[in-house]
Amino acid sequence: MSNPDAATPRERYRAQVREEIKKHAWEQIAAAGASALSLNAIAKQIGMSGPALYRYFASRDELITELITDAYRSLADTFRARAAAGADLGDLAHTLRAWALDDPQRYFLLYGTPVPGYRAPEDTTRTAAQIMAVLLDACPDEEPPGTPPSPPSPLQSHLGRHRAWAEQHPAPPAALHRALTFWTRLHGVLSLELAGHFTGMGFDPARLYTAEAQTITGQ
Amino acid sequence: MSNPDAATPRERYRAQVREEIKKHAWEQIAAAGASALSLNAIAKQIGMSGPALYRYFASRDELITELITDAYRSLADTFRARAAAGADLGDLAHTLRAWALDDPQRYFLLYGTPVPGYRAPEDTTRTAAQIMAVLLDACPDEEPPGTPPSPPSPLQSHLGRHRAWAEQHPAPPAALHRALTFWTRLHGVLSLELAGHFTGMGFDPARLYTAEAQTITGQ
DNA sequence: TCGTGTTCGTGATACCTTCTAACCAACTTG
DNA sequence: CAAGTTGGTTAGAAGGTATCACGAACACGA
Repeated sequence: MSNPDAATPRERYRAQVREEIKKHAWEQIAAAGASALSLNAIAKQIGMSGPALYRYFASRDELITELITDAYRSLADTFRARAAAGADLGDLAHTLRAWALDDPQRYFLLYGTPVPGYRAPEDTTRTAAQIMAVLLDACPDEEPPGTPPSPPSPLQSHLGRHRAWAEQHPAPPAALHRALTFWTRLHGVLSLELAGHFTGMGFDPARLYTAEAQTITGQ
Repeated sequence: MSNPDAATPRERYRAQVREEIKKHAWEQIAAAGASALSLNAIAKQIGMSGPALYRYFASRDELITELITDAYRSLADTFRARAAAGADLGDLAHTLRAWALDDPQRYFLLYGTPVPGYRAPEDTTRTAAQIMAVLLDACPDEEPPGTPPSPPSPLQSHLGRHRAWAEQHPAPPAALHRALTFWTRLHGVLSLELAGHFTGMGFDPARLYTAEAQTITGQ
């Protein structure tokens, strides 16, 4: 995030303009998706003419990259805030859906079709890891009641041996499995819903979502 | 699909050129995604100059729409072929992953971030319904052994009452639920894997995928 | 076989886009 | 106050979609 109260007034002005550019960029993205983002149109809306924007963002890709990192931070912050308020996995599932429905194109910017040439900077991967850490923190230590005490599945022992993504976290293999499943199952329902694949099918996607969430939280 | 052996040689030639256009379009899409598809570049590759392509496709959107319907048909055909060969849900899960890995951008064209203004033609929604019908056919009549005979969940009774998408199919609510879960859970793992969200995490996405598939087939 | 009309391909053009280059004004700083 | 940095402009290159007008090739009925 650009520091709004920086030392020199020059930097303050610069941060302010950058923030206004990003504001209009988000409006365009929310309206027509990231692929329809036009630097020219943003410049016109602000009142500048075309190439002036390149004083603030080196390229269209750099602007989009910054929007992506901001979106990641937004999701991580809301997750952390909810977790700090004592949210469990079920609450976080609801939080995720609300965050996605609040701006579907922002969700697609993070978890939708990747831009072929795009390479995620180290910053965003670290934020993504923080999101997973919040999930791992929220995973209960014991299995849900009603689950027979079973030996770790082949997948869980695999996850226990290949846990580069949770190196900093002491979560047991079952928690790794549960956090991954939380992510993939909810993303499965959510992305298909946001993409409109359920429209016309008749049922309520929210019910399917909560049902999937319950398979993770253990009813 | 354009009919290659049509009546007049004029139509044969036309169908042939359309097919060649689509061939190069798929190459571009596989290389850099649908957003990077350029009619100009295709024309140059074929040896025609620019606007000539508009004799065969009214717009870039129309070309992409036809590619989407072709991709849907390809997936439906491979599903039907495997189902006719006696495939069960687990086999279909493996079929889906192979089809997606064969051309990730083709998968994203169907199930990735939607183009905001795009409206799916009736043709593709019907093909999508056929895919679901194959899944419903493959759903076993009885629950997997080990599942206690339970009353239908709230979601299942909801699906039983709102089944516009399976109007033609006599599947019970449990099968509707299972087919939807098949779709959403596998798409969840697959789309995140194809988008590269698992790279650097250390584990093998194929194991997570098969584990999720087993939660649907009942081990 | 000879018009005749449809179809196909072309170049020119309009209007977008991202992005670079050159130039000028304003501000910051020594 | 002089000098250097920064922000903004216009012009232009390169590439994209898409339309138009025109000429050539083809198909077909008389």
